[in-house]
Amino acid sequence: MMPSGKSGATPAKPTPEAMIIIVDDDAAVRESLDSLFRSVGFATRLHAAPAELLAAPLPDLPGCIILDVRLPGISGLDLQGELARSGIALPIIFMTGHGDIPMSVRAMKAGAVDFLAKPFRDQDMLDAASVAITRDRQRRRETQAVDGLRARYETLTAREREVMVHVVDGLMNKQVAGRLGLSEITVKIHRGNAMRKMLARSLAELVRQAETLGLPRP
Amino acid sequence: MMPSGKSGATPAKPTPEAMIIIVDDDAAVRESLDSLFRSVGFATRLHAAPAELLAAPLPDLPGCIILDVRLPGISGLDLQGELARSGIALPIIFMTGHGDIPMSVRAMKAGAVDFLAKPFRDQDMLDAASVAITRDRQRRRETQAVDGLRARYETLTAREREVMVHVVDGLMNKQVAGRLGLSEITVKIHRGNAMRKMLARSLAELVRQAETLGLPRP
DNA sequence: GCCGAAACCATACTCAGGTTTGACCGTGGG
DNA sequence: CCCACGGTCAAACCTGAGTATGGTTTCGGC
Repeated sequence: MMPSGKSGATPAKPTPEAMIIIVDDDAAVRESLDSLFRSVGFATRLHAAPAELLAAPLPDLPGCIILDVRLPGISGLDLQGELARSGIALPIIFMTGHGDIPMSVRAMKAGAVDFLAKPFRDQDMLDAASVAITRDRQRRRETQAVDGLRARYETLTAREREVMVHVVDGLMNKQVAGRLGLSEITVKIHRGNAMRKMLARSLAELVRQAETLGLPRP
Repeated sequence: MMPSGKSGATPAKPTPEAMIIIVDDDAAVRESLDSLFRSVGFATRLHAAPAELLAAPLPDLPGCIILDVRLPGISGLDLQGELARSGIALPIIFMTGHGDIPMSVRAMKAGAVDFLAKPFRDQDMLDAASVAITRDRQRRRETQAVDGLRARYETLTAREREVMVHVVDGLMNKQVAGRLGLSEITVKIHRGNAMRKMLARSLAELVRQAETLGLPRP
C-alpha cells in the first residue's frame, strides 16, 4: 500500500502520484500534516479556510481532502455537503478535537473515508489517506470510461439513439421497425450508424456500453 | 417512509412487512424497543445474547438487527464481523451507552446503517430502521434475481458455459469455434442450448445476465 | 434559393445466426 | 451390457443482420 522505494534515489519528482488537500485553520496542524504527507511522497495543498478550497482549481490527480470539522465560517460536515453538491467528489477524511458520535456518524453516512479524533497517530492518517486515494483512483477510472462513452453517445442523432435503446433491449430489427413506425431497412441503417459511432464491434459490446451509460429501458 | 394507514382497520395482521431483531442484555431496553417497533407494525424478535441470534433461524422477511455494542461475551462490533462472515447480510443498527468515536467509525466502515448513542429519540431509531429495511429489501431483491440466474447457469454443461462466455464477449460463432477448437456448427448448438437454459430470448439479454452473474471475461 | 444533415425507403446481395435431422463416440451408472 | 448424456460434426435450410447503391423529403442556416 505505502508508496515505498526510491527513498534516496531520484531527486527529480516528475508527477506525484496523489494530491492531499489539507484544510485546517490551525497553521501548526497544516504544517505538521504537510510534512507528514510530503515525507511519504505525496503532493500537498494547504488551506486555512474553506473558501480557498472552493476557489482554487483542482489538479488532475487522484487525491483526497483532509478536513477539520471545526472550520472558520462553516462546519466541515456542511462543507462536505457543499463539495458534493458542487460536483467535487474527492474522498474526505475528517479530523476533530472535540467531536462526538453523531458527528462522526453523520460524516461517515455522507461518505467520508474516515473520522479521526485528535490527537491521532500519523500512521492512522496515512492509512486513511491510502484508502481514500485508492478509492479516488477507482472513481476516476470509472468516470473516465463513462465520459468517453458519453461523448460518443452525444454524436448519435435522435433516431440513432432511439434505435440503439431498442436494439440493446434485445428487439429484432423488425420489431424495432414496428415500434418506431419505420421500415426494417431504415432500422438497419440507424443501427449500423450507432455501432460505428459508438465504436462497438459487436452487439455484446453495445449492450455493455448501454449498461455503463445507464441508458433507460424503452 | 413510515408504515401508515389502516390504523384502526384490519385487525388481521397476515404477514408483517419486516422483522426487527433486537439484541441487548438489558431486558428493559429490549422490551422498550419491542413495544416501539410493534407500535408501528413491525414484527420483532428479542435476544439477550448473541448466541441466541446465531442459533435461531432467520425468517424469510426483510429486516434488520439492532445491536448493543456491549454484549455478554462479545463486542457488538466483533459480532458484526461474525455475522458478515457467516453470510448474514442483515443491516445493523448499533446503540451504545458508552461509545466513542473510533467505535462508531469502525461500525460505519463495516457497513452499519446507524450508530445511536443512548439515550436516543424513538424517532431516530425508527428512521434508522426504516433506512435499514429499505436497504435490506433492495438487497433481497438483488439476491433473488441473481439466485435464479445462478441456478440456471448451473444447469449449463461445461462446454455450454465456455461457449457462453465467449459469445457474450462479442465473438462470432466462427471465432469461438477457433478458440475452442470446435466446428462452427457445434458452437451454434451449444450457444442455442445456453440461450434456452438461461431463458434468454435475445443475445442482449444473455449479455446482461452474464454481467449480473459477474462472469469472467475469457 | 441552395446546401448539408438527417431521416426515410427499396432492391439486391452477402454473411452470420439458428434449427432440424441424423450420425458417431466416450463415459459412467443401473 | 446397454442406455443416457454429453460432446462432436455435417448437410440442408431458413431467418436475421449488415452493406452498398440509389433515390426522396424535410428542415434550418447561409
